[in-house]
Amino acid sequence: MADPVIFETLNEIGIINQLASTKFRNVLPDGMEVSHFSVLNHLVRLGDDRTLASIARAFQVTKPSMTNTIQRLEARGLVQVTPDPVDGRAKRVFLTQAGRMMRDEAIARLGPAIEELAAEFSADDFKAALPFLKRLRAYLDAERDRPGSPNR
Amino acid sequence: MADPVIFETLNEIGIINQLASTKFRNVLPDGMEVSHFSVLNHLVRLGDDRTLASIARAFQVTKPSMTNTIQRLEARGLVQVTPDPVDGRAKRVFLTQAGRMMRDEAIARLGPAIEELAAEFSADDFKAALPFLKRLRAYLDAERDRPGSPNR
DNA sequence: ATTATATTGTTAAATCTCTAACTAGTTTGA
DNA sequence: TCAAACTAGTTAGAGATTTAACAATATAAT
Repeated sequence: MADPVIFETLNEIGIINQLASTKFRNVLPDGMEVSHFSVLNHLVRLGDDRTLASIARAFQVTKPSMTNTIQRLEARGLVQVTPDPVDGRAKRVFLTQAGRMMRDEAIARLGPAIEELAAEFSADDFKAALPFLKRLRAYLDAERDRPGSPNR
Repeated sequence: MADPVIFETLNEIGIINQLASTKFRNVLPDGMEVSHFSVLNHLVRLGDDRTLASIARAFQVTKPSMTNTIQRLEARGLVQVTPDPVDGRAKRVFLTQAGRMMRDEAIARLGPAIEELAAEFSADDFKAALPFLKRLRAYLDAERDRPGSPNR
C-alpha cells in the first residue's frame, strides 16, 4: 500500500491552490486572473524585455498557455510585445506604464487578505514550510523532463 | 510591504499542484482526470450513496463543477445516479463495479510514481509538512464562507 | 396555511490549461 | 555548405473550473 501521506499532502496542496486562487481572483482588479498578475509581478521584479518562452519556463506552464496570457495582457495594454531584433523567431515582452500601475494596484488590493493571513500565521510558519515545498517542486520539475515531455 | 514569504509559498504550492496534476493525469487510465479519480477514491473510502452537493463540499468545488464530473463518470459507467427517495431535489451517487475496478487500476498505475517520490522523500518529510498545510487549508476554507460566497 | 428563505442540481458563458500539430527561424554537425 | 535537429510562437480542440442565473423542492417563520 502506497503511502497515504503523499496523497494526503498533494490533496491538501490541490485544495489550498484552489481556494487561494479563487480568493485571490475575487480581490484582483476587474477580470484580472492570478496568472496575469503573476506575469506582471514577475516582469516588475526581475525586469521586463523577456521572451514569451522564458516566461513560460519560469512559471512552468506550456507555451500555448503563456501565449494566451500574454495576448490578454497585451489586449489590455498592460504589456507591449515587439519582435526580437536578434532572434527572428522570438518576441520581447515589455511592461507598459499601465501594466506597472495595474500591478501596484493589484498588490494594494491584495494587502488586506495578506494581512489577515499574516495575523493568523507567522512568517516563520511559512518559512518553515518553504524548504520542503521547494524541494518537492524541484523534484517534480526535474521529473517532468523525462518521458514524452511535450510542448514546453 | 507584505510578506513575500506568503506569495512565495502560495506560488510554490501553485506550481506543485500544476506539475503533480499533469504528471498524475499522464499516468491515469485513458482520459481520466485527477478530479474523476479523486471522486471515485472518495466514494470507495468513505462509502457511496452520497449526494452530489455533499461530494462537491468535500472537495470544495462548486456544484456545477461536480455536476460535470459526475456526468462524465456516469457516462463512462463508473458511477450510477438515482433520485433521492426522501429529498425530491437531491440525487444519490453510487459506485458501479466498473467504478471500483477503475479506481483500483488507477491506484495500481499510480504506484510507480509514488514509489519514486517515496524514494526521494521520506514519509516523515510529508508528515512534517502536513500540519501546516492542513491549518492553511482550514483557514482558507473558513475564510471562504464570508463575503459574497456564491454557488456552493 | 402561506410566504419567505435556503438548498439541490443544471445550463450557459467565460477563461484557463493541456495536448497535438504546424510554421518559421536557428544551431549543429557531418 | 546543407540537412537534421532544436527552439519560438501560434492555432485548434477538448476538458476543467468559475460566476451568474434558474427551476424544483424543502424548511422556517409568521
